[in-house]
Amino acid sequence: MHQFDFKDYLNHISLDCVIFGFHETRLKVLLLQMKYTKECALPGGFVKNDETLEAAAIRVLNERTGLSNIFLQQFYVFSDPNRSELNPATKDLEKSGSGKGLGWFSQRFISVGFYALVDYEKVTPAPDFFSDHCEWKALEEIDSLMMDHWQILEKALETLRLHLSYQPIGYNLLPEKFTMPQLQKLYETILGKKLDRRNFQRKILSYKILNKLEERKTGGAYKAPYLYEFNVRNYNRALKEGFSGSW
Amino acid sequence: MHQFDFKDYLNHISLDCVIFGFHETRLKVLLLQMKYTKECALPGGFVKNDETLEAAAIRVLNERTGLSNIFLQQFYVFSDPNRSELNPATKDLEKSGSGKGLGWFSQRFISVGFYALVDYEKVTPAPDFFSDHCEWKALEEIDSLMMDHWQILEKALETLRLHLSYQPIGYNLLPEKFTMPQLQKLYETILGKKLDRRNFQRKILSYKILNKLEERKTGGAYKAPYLYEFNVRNYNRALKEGFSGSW
DNA sequence: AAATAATTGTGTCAACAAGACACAATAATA
DNA sequence: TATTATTGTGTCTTGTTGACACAATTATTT
Repeated sequence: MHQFDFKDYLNHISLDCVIFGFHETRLKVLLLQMKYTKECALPGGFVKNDETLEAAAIRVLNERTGLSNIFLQQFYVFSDPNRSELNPATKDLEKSGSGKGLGWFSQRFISVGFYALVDYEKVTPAPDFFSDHCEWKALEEIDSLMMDHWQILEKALETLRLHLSYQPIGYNLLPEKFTMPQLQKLYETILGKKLDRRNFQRKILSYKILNKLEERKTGGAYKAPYLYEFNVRNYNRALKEGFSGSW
Repeated sequence: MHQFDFKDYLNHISLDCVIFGFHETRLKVLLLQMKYTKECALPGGFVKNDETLEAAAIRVLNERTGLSNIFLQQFYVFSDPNRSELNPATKDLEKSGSGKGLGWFSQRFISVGFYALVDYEKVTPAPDFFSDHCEWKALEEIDSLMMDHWQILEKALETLRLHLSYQPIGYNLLPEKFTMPQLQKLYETILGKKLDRRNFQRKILSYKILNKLEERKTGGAYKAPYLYEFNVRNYNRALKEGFSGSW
C-alpha cells in the first residue's frame, strides 16, 4: 500500500476479509482501526489489473498477518450502491493532507467478502496505510464497524456455521497438535452453543480426520488429555467431498 | 441493450446467470447463441452505476425470460484475469461493423455468478444484442460454452445440489400444482441419482412444506396421482431457517 | 503425604432417522 | 373385461443422534 498507484488496480472492485482466529476459547476477528476517524474496519484491499480475486485476498491476508498458505473462501458479494458512501478512507485521505487519490477512493466499490481461518498464535498483525492499529477482537467486544462491515462479518459467520455442517474445520485454526476439548470448544464457539463431550468425540472421530497421539498436554490442574493432529490426507478429502450430517 | 451506453455501467464487473428450468423430467438451462461466432453462452449483463448486483441480475433475468419475481442467488465470483480474453462479444462487434464499444467490451471483467430457478412453462426466451437465439438446453445436450461459462454452470449445479440438502427447492421451478412423482423427479434430476419413492415422500412430507390437494392429475395411463402445492408460509420459513438432513 | 478440585476417558440405552422392500388400488388402453 | 403402468401406503431393519454417570488422573492445597 506504500507505493499505491491507482492505475495498477481495477476500478469499482474491492475485497474485504473476515479473518477468524481462535484464542482462549473465543472466536476472534482481526480488525483495523482507521487513523483519523478511529473507526474499526475489516482488512480489505483492491484487485490488481492482472490478479485474480483470490490472489488479491492472499496478498491482503499476507500483509495483515504475515502468513501465507491461509485457508480462505469467498462467501458473498456486497453491492449496495451506497455502501461506499461513508468510506472513512476518504476522510483519512483528506485529513492526511495528501488529497491525492481521493477521487479514486471515493468511487463506488463492489466488494467481495472472503473469510479466512488462521492460527491465532502465528499471526503478526500489521496495520495498513489507512489504519494505525491492527488487532484481534473477540466477536463480543466489537461495538461498531465502518460502512457495511458488520453485515459482512455476520454473513461470514453465517457461512462458516453452514460450512461446519458439511466440511471439516479446524486445520489452520488450531495449532498442529491439540486436544479434543480444544477442538470441541472451537466448534462450540463457531456454532454458539454447547455440545455434549462424548457425542462430539464420537462424531468427530467417525470422520477419520484425526490422528490420536501419545498422551501429554500436561500443565492443567487435571487429568492430562490426549493430543490429536489432523490427518491431512483424509481432511483434504473430506474438504472436497464433504460430510452430510449436521451438528 | 438497444440503447447501451457504456457510461451508464460499471467497468470490470459483469454477471452471468444460470437459469434452471425443469421440463419432461430433465433439468434445463437457458442459453444464448452468439450471432456471429455461434458459440453458446449463459445470459449475462452488466451493472448500472446506481444498481445492486441483484437488481442487475433481475433485470437480465427479466429481459431473457419475461419473468419478474424470480428466485435467484449469487453463488460465486469468477475472476481469472484471462477469462475475458476470448470474449466472442468483441468478435461479434467487429463483424457487425459497429466497432463502437469494442474497447469497452474487451476490458477485463470479473463476473458474479447467479443461479435462478424458474417455471419452464412461463418463460418466453428472448435473445440479447449479441445473440440470435435464446433457448432451453438439457444439461446433457450442451456440448460447449464460450469462455468459462461451462465452469460457471458446473459451479452453479454444485451449489444447487448443496443447497438442496438444507433448504427446500421446487417453488418457482414447478407449476403451482404438481404431483409427488414430479417433485421427486426434480430432486432426482438435480442430484443426478434415483431416490426411493416411499422414503422420499416420507421425508419431504415431514418438512411440512406441502399441501395435499384432492386427487386429479388424470391423463396418464395409470392411477391418478394426488396433486400438491407448496405451503408458501412454511416454505419460506424453511428457506430462512434451513433443514439439516441430506439426501 | 494426603486430600481436594478440576477435568478427562469411556460406554450404554433410548429415541429418531434412513434405507430396503411388497402389495393392493386405479386410470387409461387394448 | 383384461392388461399395463404407475400410484398409495406401511413395516422392519439398520444406523445415527441425544441423553446421561462414573472412574481415572493431574496439579494444587492443606
